[in-house]
Amino acid sequence: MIDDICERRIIHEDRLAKARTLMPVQADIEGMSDLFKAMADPGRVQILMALNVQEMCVCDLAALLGVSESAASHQMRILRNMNLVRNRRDGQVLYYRLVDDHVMQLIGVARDHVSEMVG
Amino acid sequence: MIDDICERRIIHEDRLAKARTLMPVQADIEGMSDLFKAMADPGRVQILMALNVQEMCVCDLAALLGVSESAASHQMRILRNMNLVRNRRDGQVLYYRLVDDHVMQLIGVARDHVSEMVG
DNA sequence: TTAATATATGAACAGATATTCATATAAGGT
DNA sequence: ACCTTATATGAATATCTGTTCATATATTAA
Repeated sequence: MIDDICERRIIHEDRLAKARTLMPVQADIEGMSDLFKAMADPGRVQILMALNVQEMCVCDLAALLGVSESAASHQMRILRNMNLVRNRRDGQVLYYRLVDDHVMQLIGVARDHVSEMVG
Repeated sequence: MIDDICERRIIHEDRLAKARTLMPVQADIEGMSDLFKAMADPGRVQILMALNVQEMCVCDLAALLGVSESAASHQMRILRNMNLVRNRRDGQVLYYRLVDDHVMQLIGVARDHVSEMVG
């Protein structure tokens, strides 16, 4: 007999069921993790914090991070794709800004968490 | 002459200076991005949301995600290392729970952001 | 003490991610 | 028109991440 499939052991079926009913759909879960992924890089966190102060162009941001403008532009695309930033054009220059307050809320909570962990 | 170093072009030095003075130290920036990194996976988001409802063991969590217990255990280590979860032992079983409310604050904001992007 | 259960962990491999380099586009100046 | 500046983008490569598999540890039961 090869075809008896190994059933997964479940210790607490009640808890599993409860967790499942309260879980959002897979698309939302992935949207959320994609959002965190967009912020899961020190350079991008720095960019977002800088943009919270004032709008900035790719060139400035590249200088701030000490990376090439191409690299900075790639980062901005990730942030744009996740709807964290938008830009406006003024002549040749694209000024980036935060889309809304969610980003800073996330950064605020993250900052609290990190500072509490230090002590 | 090979050693003339290409100076980086800076369009707005004032903005750059302002962004720099308000920027936290590198260690904090990395702590924050590490925190987001810990949440930058659909499985781990699911785990955290499940743990918000009730404490659960690795075995339950593996079943919830549909992955091996080894994989789930690896995920739990990442969450533990980032101080997002803790466990208590009851016999052979390790029950995991959220450390504090930061995690759910982050997930709440992320959820808002994602749902607003859909419309 | 031997066996079984629950979880942890290290190594290895596959897939994802970030940077670099080359090139493309878009606007402004000459 | 032509050149320059600012940014975007595709391909390639190096690095990082997640899973699997094998093994180790911890607790309980026999």
